[in-house]
Amino acid sequence: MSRTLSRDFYERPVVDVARSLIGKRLVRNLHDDLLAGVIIETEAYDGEQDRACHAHRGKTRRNAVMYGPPGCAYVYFTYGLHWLLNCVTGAEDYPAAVLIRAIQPIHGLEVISQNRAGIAQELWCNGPAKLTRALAIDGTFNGCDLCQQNGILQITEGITIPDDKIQATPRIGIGYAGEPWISKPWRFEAKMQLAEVNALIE
DNA sequence: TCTTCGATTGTCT
DNA sequence: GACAATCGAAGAA
Repeated sequence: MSRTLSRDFYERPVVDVARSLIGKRLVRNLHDDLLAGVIIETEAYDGEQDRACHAHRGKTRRNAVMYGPPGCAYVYFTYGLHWLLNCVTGAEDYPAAVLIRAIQPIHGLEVISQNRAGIAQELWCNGPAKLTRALAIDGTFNGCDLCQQNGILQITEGITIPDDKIQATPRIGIGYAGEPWISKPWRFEAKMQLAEVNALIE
């Protein structure tokens, strides 16, 4: 298996981390099964001044993990039924995180298909709450360390996606935040056909 | 304690 | 394209 990303990777400005997470592998150790996918879409949320960030009103019990060390998972519950996965970035005590919005499943497809029963394969993990369902990630992962080799959840080196294939656009679903936050191009997406992504995966 | 609403998804029209 | 589902966090009272 490829190398687990070190804490240094996450201890950088959140927008840089969000961009460089594209192409990395999200790996989930589930009992005897290994589930994995290549990250193809992320969003950055940057500190208390960012009105779209959960930390914009200061530290609360919900967002406390964002104030912790980088390289940890921030998992929260929303809309009464969805879990969303983020990774904490930047220095400790600075609340910033990257939302993982979509992955391309590459390993453990049988288990993933069970978790996403009755749904077409291309729709298994193409949304932030879809991939948590597919990889069986819930609130018990909040605060877990993503830098642990063989941990239950980690992010490892993946494939190299050419710069010109990574598109930056405004973030989704944050209309309440107002400008300039709505227009910040802090959503990153690999603009490639899935076949091209698959071709890069050994 | 009460009210509002969300970093979404799936279904129905 | 519109909207219900569903519940806990956060803010107001």
